[in-house]
Amino acid sequence: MAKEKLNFEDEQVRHDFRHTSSHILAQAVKKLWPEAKLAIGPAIENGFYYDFDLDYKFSEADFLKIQKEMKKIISANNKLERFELPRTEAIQFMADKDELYKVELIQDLPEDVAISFYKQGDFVDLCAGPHMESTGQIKAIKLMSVAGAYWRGDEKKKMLQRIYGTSFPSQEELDAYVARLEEAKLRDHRKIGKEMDLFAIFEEGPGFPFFMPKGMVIRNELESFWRTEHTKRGYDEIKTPLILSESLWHTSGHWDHYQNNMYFTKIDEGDFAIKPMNCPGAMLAYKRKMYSYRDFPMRIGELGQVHRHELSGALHGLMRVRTFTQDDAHIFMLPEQVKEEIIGVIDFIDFVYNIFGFKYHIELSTKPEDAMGTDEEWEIATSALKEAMDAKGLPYVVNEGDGAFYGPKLDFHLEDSIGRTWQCGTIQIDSQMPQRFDLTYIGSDGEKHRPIMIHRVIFGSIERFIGILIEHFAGKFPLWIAPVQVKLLTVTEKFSDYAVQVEKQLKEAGLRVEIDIRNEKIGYKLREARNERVSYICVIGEREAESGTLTVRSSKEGELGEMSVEAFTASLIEEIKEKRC
RNA sequence: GCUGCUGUAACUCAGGCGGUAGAGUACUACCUUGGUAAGGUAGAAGUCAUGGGUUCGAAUCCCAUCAGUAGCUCCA
Repeated sequence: MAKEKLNFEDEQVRHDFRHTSSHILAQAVKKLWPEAKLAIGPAIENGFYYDFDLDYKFSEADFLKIQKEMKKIISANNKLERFELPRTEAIQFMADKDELYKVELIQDLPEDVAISFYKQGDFVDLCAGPHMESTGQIKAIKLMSVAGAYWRGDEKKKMLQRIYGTSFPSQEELDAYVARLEEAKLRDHRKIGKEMDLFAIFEEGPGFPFFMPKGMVIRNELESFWRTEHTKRGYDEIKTPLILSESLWHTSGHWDHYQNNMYFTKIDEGDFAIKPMNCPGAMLAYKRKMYSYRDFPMRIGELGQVHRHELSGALHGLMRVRTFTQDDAHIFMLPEQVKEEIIGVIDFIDFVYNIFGFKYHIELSTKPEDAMGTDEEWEIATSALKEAMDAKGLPYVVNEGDGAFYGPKLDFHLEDSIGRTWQCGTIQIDSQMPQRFDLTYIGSDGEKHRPIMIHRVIFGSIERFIGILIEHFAGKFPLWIAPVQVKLLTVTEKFSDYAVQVEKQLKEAGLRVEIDIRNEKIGYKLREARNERVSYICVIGEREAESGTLTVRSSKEGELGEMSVEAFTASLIEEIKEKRC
């Protein structure tokens, strides 16, 4: 039989390949630790894993041993043979092997499904398949890490040990993948954030990031951009307090649905809470006066700092923190305005993400178990989101039961350096807060009516968005948000006067400039400036001082040669204005 | 929060099956005036995360706590 080359680009092929790899891992582990109980072992995005229940704790030191065993299985080149058993026999078969997790899995399979097994050598696993033809097709395999994972993803169930691995049709492809991972680690926003001195998180404040001067530049640029774009789109801005009476949170429903994530405090004898969301404050702001239907749609923005008690193990640099600023807005409207408003926000988010060249995907999250409101209210809100998406013709995935407790949402997800996605933008229809706070407006009929409210963010959280920006650009930011846009380096101290004069000129043009006139060699200063990821490095020596020029090097394009200070300034101002990436 | 791993100078890390610490970078001083990724010499700098325990003696072994980290769970 002629050997066909694997088309590893094909998702199904990749899936089968990794799935078979996971069976090889399971077989190897059973060989070395026969008492290990098998749970599940699927293929995932960049590899596979298998969950085991075993008293012995795996460590990465065991990987060599396991991999050796896996290579033996691969060399044996066993065929993967499929067979089916009737339900009772299937259960008995696994019960005889003392594989209780498998028994549970079979019991939960629907009645009408064939129960299939795959056999390779002396190893048999419950599996729907499909698989590769034989173990020998897996040419390169590597175990990556070991971690705990709950049985069936339920934190109330037992924690198993999960071994992650990856595999490829050739060693070269595996090596390239590992190299890419190493490369991606260099873009980690926690590493770059420290190197560029953008932000810091101290032991005294787990999950509470400090922004340093250079990080504040990025933050302030984003906020100023945010304000400009919101003003253009008819938004007003408010600011509501961080601490409000506990009674407010009873009214809003947060007391019943969000208490575990909130921080509380006392003022005099009164009980207060630190806001985890901005909506209740915005409700109070709305209620301060009467509105006419003519006031709608009314768009009220707020850069609101919230505090949420996230589990310690969930914290992650700027991506997952315990205090963050939401670039929030609440839009109050009439029923007939809903679709247009949602589309307006979708377009707004798309506009902002495109400026940075971000790829994103959208998820629609529906009613969760712990929800307020009736099924009918949820249905209306959910279909409004769907309609808007369909009108735009945008693809989305449905995330059943993942909505906020007060309404369904469209989430916009961005990718980090290693391909994990983070929810950033979100559009949520909230039919609960307007009811609970008894919001009204006077309609054309002169009667009171309930407004519809959507709650939305564009960046999501400024902190998380900055984290994504850092990883996306690996610290080489678009000029308009770059903390240091220009750094002037003198060849010797003789040219300090000229450098200071250029610095003044550039500053007057509104550029963020640093100057390095230290008594150091140019190579040394240059290396330092490059490590700082300065956008433009200008060398100043005899040539430049005499002709009134700069020799420019761009962090993205390399050497640009010599140019006049005026031409350099003009080109930078243009680049900033266009928000070029 | 759960499971595993980690915590040594400002940073990156070495050391460690017990005898109170080391490198490079950064910092300070001096020498060097050098054209596109590290010039030289010297100096200062650490309650080895914190609290207990074992021991004549703990950075090293044990326990707890705190923090970080990879996943899980949960979420912007």
